[in-house]
Amino acid sequence: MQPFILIVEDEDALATLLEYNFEKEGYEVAIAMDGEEALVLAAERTPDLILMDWMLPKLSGIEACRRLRRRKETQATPIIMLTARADETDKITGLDYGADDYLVKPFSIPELFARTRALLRRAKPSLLQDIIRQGSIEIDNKAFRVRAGEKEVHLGPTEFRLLDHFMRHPGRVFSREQLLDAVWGRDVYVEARTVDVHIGRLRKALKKNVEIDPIRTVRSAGYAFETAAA
Amino acid sequence: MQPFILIVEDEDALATLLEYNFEKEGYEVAIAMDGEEALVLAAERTPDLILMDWMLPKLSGIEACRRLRRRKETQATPIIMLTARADETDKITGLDYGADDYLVKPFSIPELFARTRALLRRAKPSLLQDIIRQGSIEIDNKAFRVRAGEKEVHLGPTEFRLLDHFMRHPGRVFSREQLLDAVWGRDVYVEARTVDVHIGRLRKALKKNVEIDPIRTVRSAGYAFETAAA
DNA sequence: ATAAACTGTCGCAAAACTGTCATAATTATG
DNA sequence: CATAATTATGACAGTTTTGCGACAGTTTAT
Repeated sequence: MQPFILIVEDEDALATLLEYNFEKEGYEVAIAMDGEEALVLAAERTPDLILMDWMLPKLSGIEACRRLRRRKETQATPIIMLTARADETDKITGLDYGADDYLVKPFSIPELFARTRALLRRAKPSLLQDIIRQGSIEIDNKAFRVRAGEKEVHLGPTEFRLLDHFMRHPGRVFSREQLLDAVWGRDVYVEARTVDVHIGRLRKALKKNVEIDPIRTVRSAGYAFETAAA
Repeated sequence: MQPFILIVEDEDALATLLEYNFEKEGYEVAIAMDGEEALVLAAERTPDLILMDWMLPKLSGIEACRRLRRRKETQATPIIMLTARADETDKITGLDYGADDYLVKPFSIPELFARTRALLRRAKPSLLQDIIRQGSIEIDNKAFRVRAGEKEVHLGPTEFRLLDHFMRHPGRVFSREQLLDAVWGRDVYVEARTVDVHIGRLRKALKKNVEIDPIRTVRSAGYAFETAAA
């Protein structure tokens, strides 16, 4: 899955520029125009990283930052602050508002990427990892390949994304609805039972190579991916 | 194989920026935060080129440079010095500390790349080789020739650039849009499906000599170049 | 100027993939 | 053990995506 970044920026031009660049780089992006909206969006879906302007209408970046830190979900979420003037940086570096890094405008996009990657690497290495291994199964996001045991497994796009999602969150149980959200995407109307079918297809494709079924059915709850540790 | 670059820089922001850019350019990168660490890392794996800050904690860049020159493995390794102020350059150019080139901060990334390439071309031309081989296919950028198996293959300019791009990033899947960006060039308005046609032409041209099709179609994602490693 | 080579688009056919349903199989529960 | 609930799976029709021949407009070579 692609890293999900929340951009909090009231200046329209900059917000659009950032959105464009991050999407091009393969991130998923949401934009909030002020601090309040940021809190709402962050609550809807926990971002993997937050990019926040220091000066914001309604709720300043500092305050938004504080509140995000109070919530359990966003307690450890990396936050990069954007400040307009260099003399503000003292305040950020000096007082700890909970930001993990900051950039002074104007900044270069590559540098922003570099910092973003650095923070994500620290906080969520799996998001940047292209190859994930669990037991005898290996999924490569860069090359879009899956290996199980020795041979290569061919998966359709949906099964691929499904397996990818599972392998990034091993052990965790997902309801059909959660899987639809994560794998099919939000706002897609698809029958919940359809998940069963794709789980079945994924199992069948994997079974050709590996004897053990890595997907555990959790009755009346959903499915989970388990490494051999049964 | 990709050139391996050792970056010795104590300023975090700059180190990250450099790492990001070099990795993106296809280099392998290691980072040392001070002179001592640099010596250790260079001993572990001999770099193809070293990028070193002039001012460093523990062991200055000059001293680190000297010691590297004393070792057999790194005796001829190109070193680029980074200096903060212009007036330091006299010392570097005047006295010979063994650096091969230097750059005054702030410098532009493209210029750094240019110098890097220049030094690598001199020291290790094979790393910048214009001839790339993958399996039974060989592409020569300098001479604009392609061989597959025994015979030579004639490709149109677009197919040539396409194959070149693929062979520089074997295994990786590129979307049609990415290919348009990389092969046709940015801001060129061309239908995405046109990529299919050229992929087809490239395949046909290669098929005349090699039975195996090195280009893999990844449904709903794009195409990738694969060596015979099935 | 003419021929040859190359490009980008279209459109149709083939292939791959999807979602849904009906039915079988499995698992809880009293 | 019978019944209800839940999940597995084969079949299938509909959709999406890709392969590729055809073609007209451009560029390049002679």
